[in-house]
Amino acid sequence: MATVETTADIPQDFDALKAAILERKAQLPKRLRQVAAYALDNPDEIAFGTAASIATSADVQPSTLVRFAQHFGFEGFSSLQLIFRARLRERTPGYEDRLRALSANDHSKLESGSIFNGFVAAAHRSLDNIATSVDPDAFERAVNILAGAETIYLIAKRRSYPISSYMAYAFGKLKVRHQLVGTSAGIDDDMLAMAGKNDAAFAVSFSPYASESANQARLLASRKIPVVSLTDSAFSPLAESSKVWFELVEADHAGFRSLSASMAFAMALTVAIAEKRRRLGDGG
Amino acid sequence: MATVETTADIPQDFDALKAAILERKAQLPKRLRQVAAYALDNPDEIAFGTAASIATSADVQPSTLVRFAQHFGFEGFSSLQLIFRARLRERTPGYEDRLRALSANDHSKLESGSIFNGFVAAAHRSLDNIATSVDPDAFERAVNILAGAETIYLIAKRRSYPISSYMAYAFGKLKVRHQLVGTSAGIDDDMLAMAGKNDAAFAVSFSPYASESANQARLLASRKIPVVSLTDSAFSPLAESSKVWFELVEADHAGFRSLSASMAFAMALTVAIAEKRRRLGDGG
DNA sequence: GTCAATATGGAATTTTCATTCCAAATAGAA
DNA sequence: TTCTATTTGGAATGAAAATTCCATATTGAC
Repeated sequence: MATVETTADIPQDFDALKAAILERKAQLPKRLRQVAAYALDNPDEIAFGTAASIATSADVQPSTLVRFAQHFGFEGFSSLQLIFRARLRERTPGYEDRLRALSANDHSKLESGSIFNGFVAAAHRSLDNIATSVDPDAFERAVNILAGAETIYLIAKRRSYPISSYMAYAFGKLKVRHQLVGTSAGIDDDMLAMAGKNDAAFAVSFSPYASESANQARLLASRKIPVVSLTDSAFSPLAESSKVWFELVEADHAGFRSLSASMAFAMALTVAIAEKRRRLGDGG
Repeated sequence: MATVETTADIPQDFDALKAAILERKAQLPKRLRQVAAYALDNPDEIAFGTAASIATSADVQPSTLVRFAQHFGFEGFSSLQLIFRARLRERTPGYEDRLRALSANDHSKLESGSIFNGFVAAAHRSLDNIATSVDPDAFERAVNILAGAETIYLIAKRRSYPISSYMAYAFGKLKVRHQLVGTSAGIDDDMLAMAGKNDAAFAVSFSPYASESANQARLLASRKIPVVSLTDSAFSPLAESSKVWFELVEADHAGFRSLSASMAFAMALTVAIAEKRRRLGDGG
């Protein structure tokens, strides 16, 4: 072996190992770097798997795993694996606990930390909320409408734009024809003018409502193009133009709302649509 | 064998196993009861130990462990062990169940509904995950760096673009000067060329990494402009260019990931930055 | 391009481990 | 007590897994 590692050099816990890997990753040869990346990205797999199964999953040879372990001073793969197992045993304390552990006089840290905590808690609440408020039948109807469309028009402005833009990204990956409306105000209406009878639209709008979105939805509805919408209020101007609409209220922290629950909803809708299309056999 | 167990009788998860053990504990012979007590008291040992090591620790013979497993319908000790391992894999099991119980709706009946449930559960898991993986200290450093910047450059492509675009929206509302980089490839570099010593950048990139984002971050770092980044792997090319970086792995449902946890993180960071600025008195 | 050094794949080997088996012990019934 | 059924300990077995080894491939220096 080229490098002689003394006992002190061998990482004794996961954090030390991670640090060592990150420090030396640049100098590692190809396959070993591959293992390094896999190990840090899938620590649970390393903890539970066998050398053979991990090797397959990481697309290397079992012997490479042994070499990797030896590179970091371990006797073999098994001793390295112990580190990954120990990590699961000592359950890492949550953010809450670590926050409490901070020195009480460090006010700034506590403040940023509590903001972080607040948003995570709000997101949990939002998720609990949509689980109860979204009606499965309505969801199924929405999926049917959109899965049956030739092109799905995604309408969103401002605060809701990130949702549609993510759906657009996902639809692209899933090879579902779509058109994102809301990028630059000028060409929106031209795009919508092309929408035909076999198309459908999904509109998202949260208070304060962008009036263009409501107008565009109305326009489509008047042309018998079905609209599915996501809003934060039954009084949203979108609701009246929609065949199916969902009310989804994000919980707030200190008056600010994240889009956590909306994102989960959007992804569920997106994947459900793609799945339905695949079943219907007209995937594109 | 005295008792014939049908497939349905074999506990499929830890809770079922625990219930079965408690129910039959009284009727078990001495050594098997000993194993039962040990198993419930030291589930982690069962998960990771070998039959020999566990046997020694529980003061029985290895064969007794096999008999114990067979008593509960498993083929052998190994299959029983899988239950104990599964328990550690799913950090917080039961989100799916909780959702079902919480919800008056029965989402599980319909195909689309189960997709919906899956994404909500995955989002919950993701949130639990960031709560443990984000270090308050690093968060505070990130807030300080970005709050101190004149202009915050937001770098993101593809899957991570919705996050930055939402941050841009929120920064706009909060009157924090910022520049969203990633809209159209052409003008990106021109915008970044204007970044100066007093600015900072926040970059988001998830696997598969957009190489432009990494290059842009590298470019900024080389000009001594501090970069804070959010990635899903310590191996992200962004990490090496960053003063502070966060690793945030979104849980997946059926291979698809939503951005729920990332959104909560992004909003927390955004609001924390604005709040810090307000305190420093140079809010905009 | 040539050579040396390093890295890699894959088969061969060795070690470790779960399981099986059988003899001995124990508990329970008559 | 005596007989039987059940439980237990511990060695033997066979399967599975980690590790080693060697031939081949790749990289880097000159």
